[in-house]
Amino acid sequence: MKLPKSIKKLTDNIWEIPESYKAGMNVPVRIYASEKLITEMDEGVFGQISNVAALPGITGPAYCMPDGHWGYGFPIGGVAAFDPETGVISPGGIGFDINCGMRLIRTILTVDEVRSRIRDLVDKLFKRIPAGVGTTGFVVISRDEFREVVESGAQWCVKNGYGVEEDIDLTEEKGCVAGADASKVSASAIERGYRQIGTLGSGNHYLEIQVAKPVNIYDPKLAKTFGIDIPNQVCIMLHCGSRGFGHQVATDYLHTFLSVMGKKYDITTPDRELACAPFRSQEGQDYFAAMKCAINMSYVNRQVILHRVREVFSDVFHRDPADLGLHMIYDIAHNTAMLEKHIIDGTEREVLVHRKGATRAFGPGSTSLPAVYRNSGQPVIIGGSMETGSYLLAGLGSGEQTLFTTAHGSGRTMSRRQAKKLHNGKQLQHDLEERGIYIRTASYSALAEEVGEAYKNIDDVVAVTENTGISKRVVRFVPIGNIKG
DNA sequence: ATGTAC
Repeated sequence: MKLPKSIKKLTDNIWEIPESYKAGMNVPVRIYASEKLITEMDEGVFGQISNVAALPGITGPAYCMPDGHWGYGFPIGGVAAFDPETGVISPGGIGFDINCGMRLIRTILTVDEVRSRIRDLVDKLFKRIPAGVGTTGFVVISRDEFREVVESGAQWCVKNGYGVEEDIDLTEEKGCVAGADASKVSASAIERGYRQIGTLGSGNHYLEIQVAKPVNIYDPKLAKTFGIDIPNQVCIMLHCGSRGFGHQVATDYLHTFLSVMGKKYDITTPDRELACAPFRSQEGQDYFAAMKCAINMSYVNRQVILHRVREVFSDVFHRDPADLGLHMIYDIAHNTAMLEKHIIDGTEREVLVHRKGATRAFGPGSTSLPAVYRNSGQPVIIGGSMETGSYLLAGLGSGEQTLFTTAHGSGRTMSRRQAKKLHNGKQLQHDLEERGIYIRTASYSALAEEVGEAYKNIDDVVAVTENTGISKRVVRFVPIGNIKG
C-alpha cells in the first residue's frame, strides 16, 4: 500500500525505516521484500514493526520477513532480539499460537503409487487426525500427566510408543526446550490442553500430501541430504501448533503483563498489544517458563500426528511404516522466543530472539543442527497455500544478517472475510479436485478463507530469502491431497 | 490462532 516516505531502499530486497520515522524508536527497521511484496504489504505492518523498534532493550534492527502482514502487536513475519538484562519479553512477539510450526515427512512412494489411492488415504487421515475448532484427540491422559508431557516434550512420545529416537533427533531443540515449568501454567490452560494432543486445529492449519517433481529440485545435493532423491517422491507436510493450550498461556500472560507493565515496571509501549515485561522480572521469567511448556506441547502434538500418519499409510498401503520410508525430514517452529547467541555490534552475546511467523534458519556448521545436517545447513519448511505449493529451504551462513531467520509461509494478502465473500468452500473443493488436489475439511467456510488467491505468491517470498542470502531453495512441493481444519 | 468477546 502506502510506503512510509522516509523508507530507504538499501538493496532490491532490503528496505530500511530509520529511527526518525516515529518517536521512541530505539533502532531502525529492516524489511526484507521485493518492490512488489512491499507494496502488497498492508500499511499496518510498517507502523507495527516500527512500534517493535521502540520496545526497551532491543539490540538491533527490528526485522520483517517478506511474508509479513498485520498481526496482534507485532506483525506476522516480525523478528526482534532483546538484551536479557535490559530488554523485555512480549507475548505479541511470539503469537497466540505458541510454537505454531511445520513438520515435513518423506516417503519412498512416488506420485503414481499414491495418486491411485489418494481418496482413501486422505479420507482415512481426515478420520484419524481430528481437525477443526475445539476438537480433542485420542491420547487419554490425566491433567497431571499432561503437566509432565509439557515439561518433557517429544521424549514422552517415544516412551509412550508415539515415535522413535530418530524423530526426536530430527526435531528442532530435540522436541524439548529446557526450563519448561508447568507450575507457571494456569489451571485453565491445562484444562484446555490436556485432551488436545494429536489434533490439527483450524484456520491455516493443515496436513498435506505433496510431490517433489524433478523439475522442482533446485539443489539436488542438499535435497539428497534431506532425503529427497526419488523422482516424483511423495512427502507429507503438516502445519499446526499448541492449540487452545498455547492460546490460553498467551492470553493469561498478556493480562498479567498489562497489569504490571506501567504500574510496576514503568514501561510504556506505543500499542497496548505490545504488552511486555522485563525479561528478568518474575512475571517475565514465569511467562518464559510457561511459554516453553506450550513450545513442548506443540512438538508433542506434531509428533503424535506423525504417529497417526504412519498408521494410516501402513493401513492404506498394507506395508510396515518402515517399508514405506516414513522418515522425518525436520520439524521447525515459527512462533517462539528463544535465548540464542548472536553477533551483536561485533561481539557474541546472548539475546532473546522473538520470531513471530518467522523461521529460524541456522547455517552450515551450527552445533544446534542434527549431525546428518551439520554440514548442509538447517532444513527450513515453508508452507504455501494449498493451491500454489510449498518449499524446503536450507539455512546459510549469511543468514547471520537476520539473526539466522527467514520467512515462514506465504502470508495473507486478503482478509478472511474478503476471501469468504469471494469464494465458496464447496465449490473450491470441487475445483481443486478437478486440478488433482483432493481435500477434506472440517469447515467449508474455513476452507474458503484459505483460497490460494488470499495469499502472496510463495515463489516471490522464497526468491527474496534467496536473493538476500537468508536461506536457499532446495525443493518445491506441489499438493495432491490435503486435510484442513 | 482460539471452547473465534470481558
